[in-house]
Amino acid sequence: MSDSRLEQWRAQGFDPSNCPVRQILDHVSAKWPVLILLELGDGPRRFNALLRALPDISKRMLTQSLRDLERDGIILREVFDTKPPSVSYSLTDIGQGFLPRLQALIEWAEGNMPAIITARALHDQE
Amino acid sequence: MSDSRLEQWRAQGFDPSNCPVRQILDHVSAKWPVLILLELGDGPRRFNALLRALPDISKRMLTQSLRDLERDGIILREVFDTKPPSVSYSLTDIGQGFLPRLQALIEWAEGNMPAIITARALHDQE
DNA sequence: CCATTAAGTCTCTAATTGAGACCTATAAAC
DNA sequence: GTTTATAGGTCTCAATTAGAGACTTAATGG
Repeated sequence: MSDSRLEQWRAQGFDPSNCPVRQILDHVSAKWPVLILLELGDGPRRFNALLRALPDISKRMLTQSLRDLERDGIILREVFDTKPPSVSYSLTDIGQGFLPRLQALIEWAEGNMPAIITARALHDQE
Repeated sequence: MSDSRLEQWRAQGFDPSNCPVRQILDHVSAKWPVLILLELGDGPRRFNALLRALPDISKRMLTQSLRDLERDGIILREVFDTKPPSVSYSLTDIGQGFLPRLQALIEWAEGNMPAIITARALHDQE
């Protein structure tokens, strides 16, 4: 009755290490997608604006992360017929719904940072 | 006043793509750590029990993920002097506090799975 | 004695990431 | 009128990371 989620999944014939939930979390909780979604949480951004906001990302990874998020319907890609053409990325409703959960995770990490840094120091000194 | 978190971090001289929060999330939201933490959410487990619960993980990655989580004080590693010695892993208080946030993320992914699968289908057919 | 179990380590290969050159078209700068 | 910049990418190659699986040590079961 209070089986772990992992056990429930297995009972349903799911491979927990390669299930739909995992695929979604992979696209949404990885390094660059997290930063992209946080930036888009503040409003639509164009490709090069994202590049400038995330100074360490390569164009390659930015393109790939945006494609994944777009395919999952988490962000929207719009091309405007300016010269040269510009492309705008924004959160969809699905993406908007994800942000609060992400913020909760970040707040947990911020709140526990002192404890974690202490844990690391104790661990490393031995 | 309602600057994005990214902008706040930058204003404080933080590199958002390599900050303490990111390091913590990396250890906690990656593929194997997520599955390990879910399994430990159900109670302490020994090394080989985790291996069996996560059939696709290699010993190498299990060891590495456990070491990272232990160093951050998210799980506890205890060695018992049996023959052969056995090692038990369990959640610390920090780890316990993380689980509800992780569950919220998983519930979001489960709840939005139909919409995401639809989005993918629409996207791919074009 | 041969096999198995525990909790790993080690090596080698495969997959993923990152750095950065290159592309196309237009328009402003010199 | 020729170089220079901008937009939004793609492409290639090198470096990093992950995965598969053989090997270890000591003890116990058959």
